[in-house]
Amino acid sequence: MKFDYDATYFNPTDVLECGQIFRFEPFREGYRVYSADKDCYVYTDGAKTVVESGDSDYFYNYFDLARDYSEIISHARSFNVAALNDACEKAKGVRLLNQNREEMIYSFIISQNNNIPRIKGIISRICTGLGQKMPSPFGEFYAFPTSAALASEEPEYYKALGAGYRDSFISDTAKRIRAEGISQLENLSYDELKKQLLTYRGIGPKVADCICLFGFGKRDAFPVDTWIEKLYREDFGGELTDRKKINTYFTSLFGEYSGYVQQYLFYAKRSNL
DNA sequence: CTCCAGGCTTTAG
DNA sequence: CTAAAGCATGGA
Repeated sequence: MKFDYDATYFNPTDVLECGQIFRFEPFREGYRVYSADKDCYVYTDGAKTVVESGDSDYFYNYFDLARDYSEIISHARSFNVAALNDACEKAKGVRLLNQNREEMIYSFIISQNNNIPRIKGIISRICTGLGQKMPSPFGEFYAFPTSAALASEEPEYYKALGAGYRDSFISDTAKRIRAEGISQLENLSYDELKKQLLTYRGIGPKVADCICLFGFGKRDAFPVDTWIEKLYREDFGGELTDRKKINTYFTSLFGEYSGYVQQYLFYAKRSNL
């Protein structure tokens, strides 16, 4: 029900504020974190980070605790890129979460051309409206809705929750997943999975990369958004403007470490660490 | 007022 | 194929 871990490469603030998750909030001495229909309480004293939950196996995997992040940091430093070395130093407490697949699909559809505080609000209202109420030692909460629940509402519902023009993207995708499931998306390579995700209305290259990276563990994905574009220009001296080419530039440079590197860079840049 | 936010779909050329 | 318009919303 409770386990602790060396805090050097597991800092709750870094993990939660780096932009990969939209459902968490300050709680007691740390944070309350929600994933699908589960929740946990995570906090640190600076030396050890503690996770308390009713499902330790789930959150052990969720926080990617089987992976050695000291190896990832040292590999990232081996690229000898100044901006990346700087990001590694400031953001070394980041870990890549293994999140719920369907939750990632809807969350990142909502994220497009949007800002993180507003994304959080929209997702929170969707959970309250359509999610199942769950008991927890830390207090009741609402689960992320199933695709069936999401498919039961029309675009107007999501519009009313502030989703804007993404309203039909949510309901269309929910209806498709309710009908098809997502099992056909499992056990695919990154390239194959991305190709499949691009067939959903509302999922483009960047959103697909985020879903691959955060929902399906495809660490060779490198999402390129407005912050990465800015960083590419300012810190890598890049001249390309086409996001697809910028994506290729980074993935061919960082290979299997692309996803980790992307998070270190994104977090350090966006949070101005 | 304009500009921007973890961009995408649609339409025009 | 690439380029650009249009898109909801809210904060700076």
